[in-house]
Amino acid sequence: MVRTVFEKPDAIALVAEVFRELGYEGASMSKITARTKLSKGSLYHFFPGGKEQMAAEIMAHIDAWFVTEMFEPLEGEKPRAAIARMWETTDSYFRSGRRVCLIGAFALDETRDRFSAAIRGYFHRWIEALAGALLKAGLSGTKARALAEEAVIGIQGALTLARALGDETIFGRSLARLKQRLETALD
Amino acid sequence: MVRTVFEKPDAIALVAEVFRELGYEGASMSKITARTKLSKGSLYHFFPGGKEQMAAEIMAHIDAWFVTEMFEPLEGEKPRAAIARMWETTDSYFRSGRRVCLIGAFALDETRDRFSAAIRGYFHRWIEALAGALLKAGLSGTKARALAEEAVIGIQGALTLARALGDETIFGRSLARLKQRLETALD
DNA sequence: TTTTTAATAGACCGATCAGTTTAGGAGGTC
DNA sequence: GACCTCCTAAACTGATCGGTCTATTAAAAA
Repeated sequence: MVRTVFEKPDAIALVAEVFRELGYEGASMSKITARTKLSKGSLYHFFPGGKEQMAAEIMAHIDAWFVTEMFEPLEGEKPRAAIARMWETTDSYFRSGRRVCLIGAFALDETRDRFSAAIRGYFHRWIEALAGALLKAGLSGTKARALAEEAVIGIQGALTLARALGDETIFGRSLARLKQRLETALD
Repeated sequence: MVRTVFEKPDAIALVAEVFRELGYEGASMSKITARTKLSKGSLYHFFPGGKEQMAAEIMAHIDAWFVTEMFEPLEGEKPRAAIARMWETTDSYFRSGRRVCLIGAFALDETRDRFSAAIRGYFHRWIEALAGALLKAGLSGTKARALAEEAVIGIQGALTLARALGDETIFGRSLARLKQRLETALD
């Protein structure tokens, strides 16, 4: 019998993409097994708490990635460099608009109520970290916060529109515009 | 036997709210009957094509409403008045950020693939109508289009963030900012 | 009053749902 | 080789899924 052995981090990454594409409710266990090639037994072995545990761990994993790759740099001692890098990280992570934000998608239906703290925490920290970097880079508190909020809103909106219209260039244009907006404000 | 009689438009409106709150996949027929008080028999009487027909008719209904209340005025002879009214209409329709955009939510998972033309059509027309109004109000074609796209992206992003953070004021702030942005560009 | 029409109720159907369970496979340790 | 551990496979379970269908109700039409 030929079989592939997965480790849990592999499982997390694979299942994450299924949730991202199908949403929480649309991602039945059958669809998850079919798309990941992990069996039901394996999935429950790694995630004894079931589907909800999968989603929670995936979100924690995504959050941790953002903390390392984006939030902590923004909270660090080189705000301008971190802000510049944020755009690259954002473009890369969302595959230039071809990949939706799983946490944002979970926010839109009642899935939000299962994971409200995680969802809120992720977006709150993103805005706070960016606002903090803008503040350190020289903007007033009010201006920093408004721009941070505008940037994260623009990113989420661009992901939705890019997907709705089947046009990835929308995401690229929006990132460039938002980046320019922040740079102009910092000059 | 006491029973309530609904007409189809009532059914459309009620079912729409279930889809809006639960998404397409999360809105099982049982949940729809429980939340609308329409029986399964009634639902299939009005929508013999089943769940997919419901969603399609709901989307068509929403689109028709936007055409009447927003897109056609934007396409009409008083662009500035129509743009000003668009903000009020948007705030009102989305209940100041308390109500998600059903069509936007459907765009984020594979529900999009069932209704791609309707989803694309709705956002495309919104952007085109707004860009046309901005053009007629005096902006260059390039500027008009970029601002229209920015506005619709900002609205969708603000809806997502307001819901994710459980903070409706985000939506109000974003509308005010976008409105100001367009007015500044028109001066 | 009787008939027709539109809407409602809810039992029923086969398929699928999330989760449970048992058996087995493969590598590592002793 | 025997035992242990981790992972995999897939049958099974009761509940729920979307859809079908029959009977009923109430209002409108004849």
